[in-house]
Amino acid sequence: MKDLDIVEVSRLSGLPSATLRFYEEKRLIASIGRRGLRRLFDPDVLGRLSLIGLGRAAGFSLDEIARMFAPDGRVRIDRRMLAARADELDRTIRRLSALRNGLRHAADCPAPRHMECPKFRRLVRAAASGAIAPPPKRTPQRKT
Amino acid sequence: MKDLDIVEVSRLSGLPSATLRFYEEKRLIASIGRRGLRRLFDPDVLGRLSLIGLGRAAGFSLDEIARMFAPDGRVRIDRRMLAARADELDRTIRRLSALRNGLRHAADCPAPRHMECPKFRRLVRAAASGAIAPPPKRTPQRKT
DNA sequence: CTGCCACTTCAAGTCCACTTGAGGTCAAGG
DNA sequence: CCTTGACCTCAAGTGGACTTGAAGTGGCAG
Repeated sequence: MKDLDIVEVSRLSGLPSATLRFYEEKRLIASIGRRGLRRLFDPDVLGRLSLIGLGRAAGFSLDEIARMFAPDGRVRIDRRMLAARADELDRTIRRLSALRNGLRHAADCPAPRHMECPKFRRLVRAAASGAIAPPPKRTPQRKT
Repeated sequence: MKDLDIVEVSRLSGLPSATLRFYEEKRLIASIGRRGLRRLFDPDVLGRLSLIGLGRAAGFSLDEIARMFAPDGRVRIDRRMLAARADELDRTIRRLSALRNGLRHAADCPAPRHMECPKFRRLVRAAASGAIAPPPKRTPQRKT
Protein backbone atom coordinates (compact mmCIF):
# COMPACT_ATOMS: atom_id res chain seq x y z
CA MET A 1 0.00 0.00 0.00
CA LYS A 2 1.16 3.50 -0.80
CA ASP A 3 2.39 5.81 1.86
CA LEU A 4 0.18 8.70 2.84
CA ASP A 5 1.30 12.27 3.21
CA ILE A 6 0.17 14.32 6.16
CA VAL A 7 -2.66 15.94 4.26
CA GLU A 8 -4.11 12.59 3.29
CA VAL A 9 -3.80 11.31 6.83
CA SER A 10 -5.47 14.46 8.03
CA ARG A 11 -8.34 13.99 5.61
CA LEU A 12 -8.74 10.30 6.35
CA SER A 13 -8.49 10.65 10.10
CA GLY A 14 -10.32 13.91 10.46
CA LEU A 15 -7.52 15.35 12.56
CA PRO A 16 -5.91 18.69 11.68
CA SER A 17 -2.36 18.29 10.48
CA ALA A 18 -1.12 20.43 13.34
CA THR A 19 -2.48 17.75 15.64
CA LEU A 20 -0.70 15.05 13.69
CA ARG A 21 2.58 16.94 14.05
CA PHE A 22 1.83 17.38 17.71
CA TYR A 23 1.19 13.65 18.09
CA GLU A 24 4.42 12.87 16.32
CA GLU A 25 6.33 15.17 18.63
CA LYS A 26 4.70 13.37 21.54
CA ARG A 27 5.82 10.07 20.00
CA LEU A 28 2.31 8.78 19.59
CA ILE A 29 2.81 8.27 15.89
CA ALA A 30 5.87 8.20 13.66
CA SER A 31 6.38 9.42 10.14
CA ILE A 32 8.47 7.27 7.87
CA GLY A 33 9.94 9.92 5.61
CA ARG A 34 9.31 13.06 3.66
CA ARG A 35 8.22 14.11 0.23
CA GLY A 36 9.79 17.51 0.07
CA LEU A 37 8.87 18.99 3.39
CA ARG A 38 5.76 16.88 3.71
CA ARG A 39 5.74 14.02 6.17
CA LEU A 40 4.90 10.60 4.87
CA PHE A 41 3.12 8.02 6.95
CA ASP A 42 2.58 4.31 6.66
CA PRO A 43 -1.15 3.67 6.22
CA ASP A 44 -0.97 1.79 9.55
CA VAL A 45 -0.99 5.18 11.17
CA LEU A 46 -4.73 5.35 10.63
CA GLY A 47 -5.33 2.34 12.84
CA ARG A 48 -3.01 3.80 15.37
CA LEU A 49 -4.88 7.07 15.35
CA SER A 50 -8.12 5.18 15.92
CA LEU A 51 -6.55 3.48 18.86
CA ILE A 52 -5.42 6.82 20.19
CA GLY A 53 -8.96 8.10 19.75
CA LEU A 54 -10.26 5.16 21.70
CA GLY A 55 -7.79 5.76 24.47
CA ARG A 56 -8.76 9.43 24.64
CA ALA A 57 -12.44 8.52 24.70
CA ALA A 58 -11.75 6.14 27.55
CA GLY A 59 -10.13 8.99 29.44
CA PHE A 60 -6.47 8.11 29.16
CA SER A 61 -4.03 10.98 28.82
CA LEU A 62 -1.80 11.18 25.79
CA ASP A 63 1.16 10.21 27.95
CA GLU A 64 -0.62 7.13 29.17
CA ILE A 65 -1.57 6.22 25.64
CA ALA A 66 2.02 6.66 24.52
CA ARG A 67 3.03 4.09 27.12
CA MET A 68 0.61 1.57 25.65
CA PHE A 69 2.72 1.26 22.54
CA ALA A 70 5.86 -0.84 22.74
CA PRO A 71 8.94 0.70 21.08
CA ASP A 72 8.37 -1.64 18.12
CA GLY A 73 5.00 -0.04 17.59
CA ARG A 74 2.99 -2.95 18.91
CA VAL A 75 0.09 -2.45 21.25
CA ARG A 76 0.72 -3.81 24.70
CA ILE A 77 -1.97 -2.73 27.08
CA ASP A 78 -2.07 -3.85 30.65
CA ARG A 79 -5.38 -5.62 31.15
CA ARG A 80 -5.57 -4.48 34.74
CA MET A 81 -5.36 -0.93 33.53
CA LEU A 82 -8.31 -1.57 31.27
CA ALA A 83 -10.30 -3.16 34.06
CA ALA A 84 -9.50 -0.26 36.37
CA ARG A 85 -10.64 2.22 33.76
CA ALA A 86 -13.81 0.23 33.16
CA ASP A 87 -14.51 0.39 36.89
CA GLU A 88 -13.95 4.10 36.91
CA LEU A 89 -16.25 4.50 33.95
CA ASP A 90 -18.83 2.54 35.89
CA ARG A 91 -18.63 4.97 38.75
CA THR A 92 -18.81 7.90 36.39
CA ILE A 93 -21.82 6.43 34.68
CA ARG A 94 -23.63 5.97 37.97
CA ARG A 95 -22.82 9.51 38.98
CA LEU A 96 -24.00 10.92 35.69
CA SER A 97 -27.17 8.85 35.78
CA ALA A 98 -28.12 10.24 39.15
CA LEU A 99 -27.40 13.68 37.84
CA ARG A 100 -29.38 13.20 34.68
CA ASN A 101 -32.36 11.93 36.62
CA GLY A 102 -32.18 14.91 38.90
CA LEU A 103 -31.90 17.37 36.05
CA ARG A 104 -34.68 15.70 34.15
CA HIS A 105 -36.88 15.96 37.15
CA ALA A 106 -35.98 19.56 37.77
CA ALA A 107 -36.74 20.39 34.17
CA ASP A 108 -40.25 18.94 34.48
CA CYS A 109 -40.86 19.83 38.07
CA PRO A 110 -44.04 21.78 38.71
CA ALA A 111 -42.59 23.71 41.66
CA PRO A 112 -42.50 27.41 40.78
CA ARG A 113 -38.90 27.70 41.86
CA HIS A 114 -36.40 24.88 41.90
CA MET A 115 -35.46 25.36 45.52
CA GLU A 116 -39.02 24.62 46.54
CA CYS A 117 -38.86 21.14 45.09
CA PRO A 118 -37.81 18.48 47.59
CA LYS A 119 -36.24 16.31 44.93
CA PHE A 120 -34.14 19.18 43.68
CA ARG A 121 -33.02 19.95 47.18
CA ARG A 122 -32.07 16.33 47.66
CA LEU A 123 -30.04 16.49 44.47
CA VAL A 124 -28.29 19.62 45.67
CA ARG A 125 -27.51 17.94 48.97
CA ALA A 126 -26.16 14.91 47.16
CA ALA A 127 -23.87 17.17 45.17
CA ALA A 128 -22.81 18.94 48.34
CA SER A 129 -22.01 15.67 50.05
CA GLY A 130 -19.57 14.87 47.31
CA ALA A 131 -21.51 11.83 46.12
CA ILE A 132 -21.75 13.43 42.74
CA ALA A 133 -18.85 15.80 43.00
CA PRO A 134 -16.27 15.60 40.21
CA PRO A 135 -16.92 17.69 37.13
CA PRO A 136 -17.14 15.69 33.89
CA LYS A 137 -15.79 18.53 31.69
CA ARG A 138 -17.88 19.45 28.69
CA THR A 139 -16.92 17.94 25.36
CA PRO A 140 -14.49 20.40 23.86
CA GLN A 141 -15.25 21.18 20.26
CA ARG A 142 -12.50 21.20 17.71
CA LYS A 143 -12.25 23.30 14.61
CA THR A 144 -12.08 21.57 11.28
CA MET B 1 -28.20 32.89 62.37
CA LYS B 2 -24.72 34.26 62.82
CA ASP B 3 -22.62 35.25 59.87
CA LEU B 4 -19.76 33.00 58.94
CA ASP B 5 -16.25 34.14 58.24
CA ILE B 6 -14.38 32.75 55.28
CA VAL B 7 -12.58 30.15 57.36
CA GLU B 8 -15.84 28.76 58.65
CA VAL B 9 -17.34 28.69 55.20
CA SER B 10 -14.23 26.94 53.97
CA ARG B 11 -14.48 24.32 56.70
CA LEU B 12 -18.20 23.79 56.24
CA SER B 13 -18.09 23.67 52.46
CA GLY B 14 -14.81 21.86 52.06
CA LEU B 15 -13.57 24.46 49.60
CA PRO B 16 -10.22 26.19 50.09
CA SER B 17 -10.63 29.84 50.97
CA ALA B 18 -8.68 30.82 47.87
CA THR B 19 -11.47 29.21 45.89
CA LEU B 20 -14.09 31.14 47.83
CA ARG B 21 -12.29 34.39 47.04
CA PHE B 22 -12.08 33.30 43.43
CA TYR B 23 -15.80 32.55 43.35
CA GLU B 24 -16.52 35.93 44.86
CA GLU B 25 -14.41 37.62 42.21
CA LYS B 26 -16.38 35.68 39.59
CA ARG B 27 -19.58 36.91 41.24
CA LEU B 28 -20.76 33.44 42.09
CA ILE B 29 -21.04 34.30 45.73
CA ALA B 30 -21.03 37.57 47.64
CA SER B 31 -19.61 38.44 51.01
CA ILE B 32 -21.66 40.73 53.21
CA GLY B 33 -18.88 42.47 55.09
CA ARG B 34 -15.64 42.09 56.91
CA ARG B 35 -14.38 41.36 60.38
CA GLY B 36 -11.00 42.98 60.21
CA LEU B 37 -9.70 41.74 56.90
CA ARG B 38 -11.77 38.60 57.00
CA ARG B 39 -14.74 38.28 54.74
CA LEU B 40 -18.08 37.54 56.33
CA PHE B 41 -20.76 35.51 54.59
CA ASP B 42 -24.42 34.95 55.18
CA PRO B 43 -24.95 31.25 56.04
CA ASP B 44 -27.03 31.07 52.85
CA VAL B 45 -23.77 30.94 51.00
CA LEU B 46 -23.48 27.28 51.90
CA GLY B 47 -26.59 26.40 49.96
CA ARG B 48 -25.36 28.49 47.14
CA LEU B 49 -22.05 26.68 47.11
CA SER B 50 -23.89 23.37 47.00
CA LEU B 51 -25.83 24.61 44.03
CA ILE B 52 -22.60 25.65 42.37
CA GLY B 53 -21.21 22.21 43.06
CA LEU B 54 -24.25 20.66 41.46
CA GLY B 55 -23.88 22.87 38.42
CA ARG B 56 -20.23 21.94 38.09
CA ALA B 57 -21.07 18.26 38.43
CA ALA B 58 -23.65 18.65 35.70
CA GLY B 59 -20.98 20.10 33.45
CA PHE B 60 -21.89 23.77 33.47
CA SER B 61 -19.04 26.26 33.39
CA LEU B 62 -18.69 28.78 36.17
CA ASP B 63 -19.86 31.49 33.81
CA GLU B 64 -22.98 29.56 32.97
CA ILE B 65 -23.64 28.95 36.62
CA ALA B 66 -23.20 32.63 37.37
CA ARG B 67 -25.94 33.36 34.86
CA MET B 68 -28.32 31.05 36.72
CA PHE B 69 -28.48 33.44 39.62
CA ALA B 70 -30.65 36.50 39.30
CA PRO B 71 -29.07 39.76 40.51
CA ASP B 72 -31.16 39.45 43.67
CA GLY B 73 -29.45 36.16 44.43
CA ARG B 74 -32.41 33.99 43.56
CA VAL B 75 -32.02 30.88 41.46
CA ARG B 76 -33.67 31.16 38.11
CA ILE B 77 -32.65 28.28 35.92
CA ASP B 78 -34.04 27.84 32.46
CA ARG B 79 -35.79 24.49 32.44
CA ARG B 80 -34.95 23.98 28.80
CA MET B 81 -31.32 24.34 29.66
CA LEU B 82 -31.72 21.62 32.26
CA ALA B 83 -33.48 19.34 29.82
CA ALA B 84 -30.81 19.97 27.22
CA ARG B 85 -28.10 19.11 29.69
CA ALA B 86 -29.98 15.99 30.76
CA ASP B 87 -30.12 14.94 27.11
CA GLU B 88 -26.45 15.56 26.74
CA LEU B 89 -25.75 13.53 29.85
CA ASP B 90 -27.84 10.77 28.34
CA ARG B 91 -25.68 10.72 25.27
CA THR B 92 -22.55 10.80 27.36
CA ILE B 93 -23.82 7.93 29.47
CA ARG B 94 -24.54 5.82 26.43
CA ARG B 95 -21.14 6.59 25.01
CA LEU B 96 -19.41 5.71 28.25
CA SER B 97 -21.43 2.53 28.63
CA ALA B 98 -20.33 1.30 25.24
CA LEU B 99 -16.80 2.18 26.13
CA ARG B 100 -16.96 0.46 29.48
CA ASN B 101 -18.33 -2.70 27.93
CA GLY B 102 -15.59 -2.67 25.37
CA LEU B 103 -12.87 -2.12 27.92
CA ARG B 104 -14.29 -4.76 30.20
CA HIS B 105 -14.26 -7.19 27.37
CA ALA B 106 -10.77 -6.29 26.32
CA ALA B 107 -9.58 -6.76 29.88
CA ASP B 108 -10.96 -10.30 30.00
CA CYS B 109 -10.39 -11.18 26.38
CA PRO B 110 -8.46 -14.39 25.79
CA ALA B 111 -6.85 -13.15 22.58
CA PRO B 112 -3.09 -12.92 23.09
CA ARG B 113 -2.98 -9.41 21.67
CA HIS B 114 -5.83 -6.95 21.72
CA MET B 115 -5.71 -6.30 18.03
CA GLU B 116 -6.48 -9.95 17.38
CA CYS B 117 -9.80 -9.70 19.13
CA PRO B 118 -12.70 -8.89 16.83
CA LYS B 119 -14.65 -7.13 19.56
CA PHE B 120 -11.72 -4.91 20.36
CA ARG B 121 -11.30 -4.07 16.72
CA ARG B 122 -14.95 -3.20 16.52
CA LEU B 123 -14.55 -0.93 19.49
CA VAL B 124 -11.60 0.78 17.86
CA ARG B 125 -13.60 1.26 14.70
CA ALA B 126 -16.47 2.71 16.68
CA ALA B 127 -14.08 5.18 18.26
CA ALA B 128 -12.65 6.02 14.86
CA SER B 129 -16.09 6.64 13.42
CA GLY B 130 -16.65 9.30 16.04
CA ALA B 131 -19.52 7.43 17.67
CA ILE B 132 -17.58 7.44 20.89
CA ALA B 133 -15.28 10.31 20.20
CA PRO B 134 -15.30 13.11 22.76
CA PRO B 135 -12.95 12.74 25.71
CA PRO B 136 -14.68 12.77 29.10
CA LYS B 137 -11.72 14.33 30.96
CA ARG B 138 -10.53 12.47 33.99
CA THR B 139 -11.80 13.60 37.39
CA PRO B 140 -9.26 16.15 38.55
CA GLN B 141 -8.31 15.74 42.19
CA ARG B 142 -7.98 18.73 44.41
CA LYS B 143 -5.54 19.26 47.25
CA THR B 144 -6.91 19.75 50.73
C1' DC C 1 13.57 29.93 -14.00
C1' DT C 2 10.25 32.04 -11.08
C1' DG C 3 6.67 32.51 -8.05
C1' DC C 4 3.10 30.60 -5.50
C1' DC C 5 1.47 28.38 -1.77
C1' DA C 6 0.93 24.69 1.21
C1' DC C 7 3.72 22.75 3.87
C1' DT C 8 7.55 23.25 7.49
C1' DT C 9 9.70 24.76 12.37
C1' DC C 10 9.58 26.84 16.81
C1' DA C 11 7.63 29.68 20.11
C1' DA C 12 3.90 31.41 22.16
C1' DG C 13 -1.00 31.63 23.02
C1' DT C 14 -5.68 29.61 24.52
C1' DC C 15 -9.08 27.73 27.68
C1' DC C 16 -10.73 26.74 32.35
C1' DA C 17 -10.73 26.52 37.12
C1' DC C 18 -8.03 27.15 40.16
C1' DT C 19 -3.41 27.51 42.84
C1' DT C 20 0.73 29.75 44.32
C1' DG C 21 3.79 33.46 45.55
C1' DA C 22 5.17 37.95 47.16
C1' DG C 23 4.36 41.44 49.97
C1' DG C 24 0.80 43.95 52.98
C1' DT C 25 -2.48 44.42 57.09
C1' DC C 26 -5.08 43.71 61.07
C1' DA C 27 -7.06 41.49 65.61
C1' DA C 28 -5.60 39.32 69.32
C1' DG C 29 -2.42 37.19 72.78
C1' DG C 30 1.52 37.95 75.84
C1' DC D 1 3.02 47.81 72.75
C1' DC D 2 4.68 44.47 69.86
C1' DT D 3 4.86 40.22 67.75
C1' DT D 4 2.54 36.64 65.52
C1' DG D 5 0.02 34.48 62.25
C1' DA D 6 -3.84 34.19 59.40
C1' DC D 7 -6.05 36.64 56.54
C1' DC D 8 -5.71 40.11 52.62
C1' DT D 9 -4.54 41.78 47.38
C1' DC D 10 -2.71 41.33 42.95
C1' DA D 11 -0.11 39.02 39.64
C1' DA D 12 1.52 35.15 37.79
C1' DG D 13 1.73 30.13 37.26
C1' DT D 14 -0.34 25.26 36.36
C1' DG D 15 -1.90 21.40 33.37
C1' DG D 16 -3.56 19.10 29.25
C1' DA D 17 -4.26 19.13 24.59
C1' DC D 18 -4.01 21.50 21.32
C1' DT D 19 -4.07 26.01 18.25
C1' DT D 20 -2.06 30.00 16.28
C1' DG D 21 1.45 33.05 14.45
C1' DA D 22 5.68 34.35 12.28
C1' DA D 23 9.14 33.23 9.36
C1' DG D 24 11.31 29.73 6.28
C1' DT D 25 11.36 26.21 2.26
C1' DG D 26 10.60 23.05 -1.36
C1' DG D 27 7.69 20.93 -5.27
C1' DC D 28 5.44 22.13 -9.14
C1' DA D 29 2.60 25.02 -12.58
C1' DG D 30 3.54 28.29 -15.93
